[in-house]
Amino acid sequence: MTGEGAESRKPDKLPQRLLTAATRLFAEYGFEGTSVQKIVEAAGVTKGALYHYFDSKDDLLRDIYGRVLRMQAEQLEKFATTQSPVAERLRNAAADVVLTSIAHLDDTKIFFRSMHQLSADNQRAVRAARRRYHEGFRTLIEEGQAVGAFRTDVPADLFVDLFFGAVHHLSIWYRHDGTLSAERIGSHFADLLLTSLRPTG
Amino acid sequence: MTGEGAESRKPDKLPQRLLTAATRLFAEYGFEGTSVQKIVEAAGVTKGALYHYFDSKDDLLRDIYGRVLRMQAEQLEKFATTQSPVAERLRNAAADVVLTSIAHLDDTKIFFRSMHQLSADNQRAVRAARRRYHEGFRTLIEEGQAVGAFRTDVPADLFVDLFFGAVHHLSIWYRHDGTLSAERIGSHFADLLLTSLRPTG
Amino acid sequence: MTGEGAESRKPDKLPQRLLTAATRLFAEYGFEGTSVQKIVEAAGVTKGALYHYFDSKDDLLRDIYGRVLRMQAEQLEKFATTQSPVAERLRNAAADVVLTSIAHLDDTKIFFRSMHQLSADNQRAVRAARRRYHEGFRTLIEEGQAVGAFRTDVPADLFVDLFFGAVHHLSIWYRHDGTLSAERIGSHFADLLLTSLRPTG
Amino acid sequence: MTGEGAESRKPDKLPQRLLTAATRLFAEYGFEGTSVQKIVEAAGVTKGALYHYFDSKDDLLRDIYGRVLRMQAEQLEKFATTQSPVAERLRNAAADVVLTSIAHLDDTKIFFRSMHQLSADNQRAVRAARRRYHEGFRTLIEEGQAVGAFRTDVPADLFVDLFFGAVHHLSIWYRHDGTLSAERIGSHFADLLLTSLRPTG
DNA sequence: CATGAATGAGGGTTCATTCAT
DNA sequence: TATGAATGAACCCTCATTCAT
Repeated sequence: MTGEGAESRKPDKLPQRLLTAATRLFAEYGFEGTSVQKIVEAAGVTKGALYHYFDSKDDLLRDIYGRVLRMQAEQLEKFATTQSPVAERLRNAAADVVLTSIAHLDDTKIFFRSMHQLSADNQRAVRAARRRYHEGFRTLIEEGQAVGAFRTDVPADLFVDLFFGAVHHLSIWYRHDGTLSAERIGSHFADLLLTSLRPTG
Repeated sequence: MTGEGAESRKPDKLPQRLLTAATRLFAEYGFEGTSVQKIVEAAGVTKGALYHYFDSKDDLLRDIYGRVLRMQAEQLEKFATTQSPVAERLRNAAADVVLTSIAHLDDTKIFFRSMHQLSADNQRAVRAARRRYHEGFRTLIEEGQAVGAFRTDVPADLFVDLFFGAVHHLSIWYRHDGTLSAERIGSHFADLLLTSLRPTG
Repeated sequence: MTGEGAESRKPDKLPQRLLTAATRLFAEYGFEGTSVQKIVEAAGVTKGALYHYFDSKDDLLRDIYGRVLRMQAEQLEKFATTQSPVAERLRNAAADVVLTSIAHLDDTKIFFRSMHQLSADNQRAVRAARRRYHEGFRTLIEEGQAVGAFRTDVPADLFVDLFFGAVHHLSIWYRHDGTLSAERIGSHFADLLLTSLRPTG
Repeated sequence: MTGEGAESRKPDKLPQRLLTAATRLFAEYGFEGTSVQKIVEAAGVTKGALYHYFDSKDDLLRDIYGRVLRMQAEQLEKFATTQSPVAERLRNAAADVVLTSIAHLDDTKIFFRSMHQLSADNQRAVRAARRRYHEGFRTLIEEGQAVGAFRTDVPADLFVDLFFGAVHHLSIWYRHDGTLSAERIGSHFADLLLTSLRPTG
């Protein structure tokens, strides 16, 4: 419909444009540091237009979280359910998490920084989804522990927290103009995770 | 340090009490989510008193960052400059980072979540101090790589980012009433860091 | 009343449906407390439809007032112009006012509560019509005073104000599920009016 | 009350000034028709000053209702508890209600027109206070009925509703520059009430 | 006839900060 | 040293109304 060719002005429908603008601004200035006025200016409309599509500023954030959670679940599904050995599945999934997190760095930033701005209900929902997501990884690790591929003297949970801590942290230090490509970081992180999982002695 | 007169009446001097209250509230509700009114109420004084000691709300945050950075530097100094082998020094320093971060969980929370609320100048200063702190760890790792104690096929920076990402993340998932003690987590994290640093066959 | 074509599809024509919805909502939430959005939702259409038939939200209110005033005038005409003695005519008219006001309680509520929302012009017009209406009653009373049926030591106006004050107040305290029927209240109120009009010894 | 002499600027403390301004504006334009901006302009301050003393716009209204209810209760107490015969006590109380309602015509206007703007809780409280107040009058009437001074074929409640309806209505038609003095109206209304209460044949 | 996206003005409220005391 | 009244700017949100379709 848009054809991304010559006609430039309205590449997206307004709700999408508003979400895009909000995502960028929330990532840069934080949720509370971003006024609705700034968002609508970035989208080139007035406040009324935003409130025509979204119930509130919180609603925007909710939608962003929903989008991220959906994407995370889809990606995990894709990598965790192949037929490869568990170590390989985990490595691929982990590398992909890094890649995807860097590809959507603004989402990643928002995800970890703005959770507490959600309503109590939405926070619960997001936490639950997040937990399921983490459990997807933990299950892989426990599977590897069960078959003797991974060490068992460290709780699987700790590996998950360690790894996702590192992923989260990407949104703080990663620069798109840096020297390390997303692929290399993903590869290294996945490698370090697998290394640290190797059975002891 | 101030010592002027007989320090007596209150359990803490007022500036200290205000900083303590602010720290707790910033950690719980975020910087923007905490009003000056709430801080002075928590400290049992009125706004005028706060503005007598601090130039602005930002000034409070700056002081909190200053306190944290000072403590981090001191702790690192303590563990990095012993005579032990580099692996042991790194392990001890890493474990201590975890312990200290958990002991001052509110500080840790604020540190990573509120950086962007600082003025540009203060942000630069904090980032510089943080970089020096990280470089202290990187130097240890590079020292280990130089003497063949650590693998060299992964940039030292990545280990640092991975580890501090995990430490940062602690402030999100760690619960004081959880099943894992701070010591065990510190030990495990340090162990995993060292394991992943082991030279590859 | 309009008759243009075959009136069929909807139980009521749209303008009528909108007025009905507006009346109910204005009575329940007040004019300012009722958004145009709520009205069109209640009528099952969209805003464009309302603005096709009505110039503005105020226009709706004007129409409601017009409808009420027309009805009041008609009812008064009906009861005041019979051939009965003046006391009986007044009693009947008064009882009917109560009955009609209760039958259209929403109208009554709106009538007294929302006058000041009308434009200055419309307010003037409504007040004038209202004055004519009251004068109809006052004329009856003065007629009774002239023929010696009613006391003359109290200005006729005061009886009118007293009585219509009571009628107005109905919209505040009357409950359709209460113990007193509209008929009994009308009968009592008319009775009390007549009693208080009885010539003093 | 203000002294309207030389010293003009600040005859009252700010909270009182704000309440006075709000009362006048609410009476003239209604609660919803009066913006906070208008109130503070009338009081010669800024919004922040208002919110320093009042929690919300509703809080202003609550205070106004509180003031009115307190005054009503005091006045009733004063007139209902004397040693005179019940008819005289009722007459005096009724005449005073009219006088007081006219003296505080803005309060009277607001009282009846803005009840539904209060929070559910406050509404309940106001209604309860109002009911107690009405019951004070009803009790007088029932006392008169019990001793044979008043007719019994009409429920006491109806007299109360009739009378207070008329009082309420005062706020709609009474003009301070009109021909009837408040005293005469009070006297007449009280007289009509007593007349209509006289035992039948 | 009717839709619904979008406007623009204004609503109530919060809050960091100042300043006379 | 500390108070608390008051400011002023910004905030999120609502809503009557318009207009291209």
